[in-house]
Amino acid sequence: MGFNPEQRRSGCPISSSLDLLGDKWSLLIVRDMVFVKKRYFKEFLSSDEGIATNILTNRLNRLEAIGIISKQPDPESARQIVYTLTEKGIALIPVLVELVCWGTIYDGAPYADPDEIRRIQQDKPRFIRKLTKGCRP
Amino acid sequence: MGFNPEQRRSGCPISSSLDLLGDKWSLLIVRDMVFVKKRYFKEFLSSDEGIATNILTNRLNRLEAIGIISKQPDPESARQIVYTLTEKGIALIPVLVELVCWGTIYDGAPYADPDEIRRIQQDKPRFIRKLTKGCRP
DNA sequence: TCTAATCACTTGCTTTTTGCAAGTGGTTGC
DNA sequence: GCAACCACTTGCAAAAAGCAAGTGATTAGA
Repeated sequence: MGFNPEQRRSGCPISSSLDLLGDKWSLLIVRDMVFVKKRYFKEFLSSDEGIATNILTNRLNRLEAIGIISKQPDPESARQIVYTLTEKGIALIPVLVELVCWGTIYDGAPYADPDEIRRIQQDKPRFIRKLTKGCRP
Repeated sequence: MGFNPEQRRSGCPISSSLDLLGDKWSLLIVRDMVFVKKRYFKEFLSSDEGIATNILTNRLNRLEAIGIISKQPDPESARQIVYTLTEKGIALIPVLVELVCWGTIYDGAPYADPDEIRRIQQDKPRFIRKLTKGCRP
């Protein structure tokens, strides 16, 4: 499908992580699954950032290939496919939380309240546990 | 210089962060500054991943434009330029630490020891404080 | 002082990735 | 039975990345 998840630029764990997630879209899909509970192709399409259908298809396949999400036919509707996070995907929640904090406090992103972020920072592990629970069946 | 740091795809802090850092190179430069104390152009060039000179120039300018690093002539040698992290850049350490943990445990990156990572996870704030101190004068 | 090496970039060119619009084939509600 | 909906595909243009070679300023050594 045009991507090889085995290729690493180096053995550094940060570099390896960025080989998989270092683009503008992959983590947004994980974000939508964690914070907005999105599970369907068209739900991801409807996010504010406006991902194109070909890029979304590519990223969903890629994320599945590297074991971050899983892809199953919806038992309730034959024309839909359900995407869910694997444990490897759920384990990205701490990364997302740190990006939320940094983006809000140091980059002035408008959709989150700096005061609430500072409250989250008082007990990050609790916040992460809460989000993690919400991602499991 | 060909990039506009003001453009946001949305107000979401994760999306805003990825607008600035969502590529395969920017965070590697920050990593080199935090973990390997690199400060010069040629030091960044020598990293295992092999960044090209034009991309490195572009990313250094970009990181400076968005306030993550600062760029000064080296007082000791007129032909060198010293790059240092700003507070906004130092604040990315928690993001890097989470990427190290995820990359090592869930993606099997070879250069870090999973047991040591699990020890770091016992007291992440302490590890982050230690790294942060090492980045300040 | 001349020269060669080193520094941080630039430039030119090719390849890859992204973005956008339109189209496809299977499924379903009416 | 047919129009709408679903998850993609395809084609093409634009942007970004990758590579090799070159640039001008600085400097250490003969």
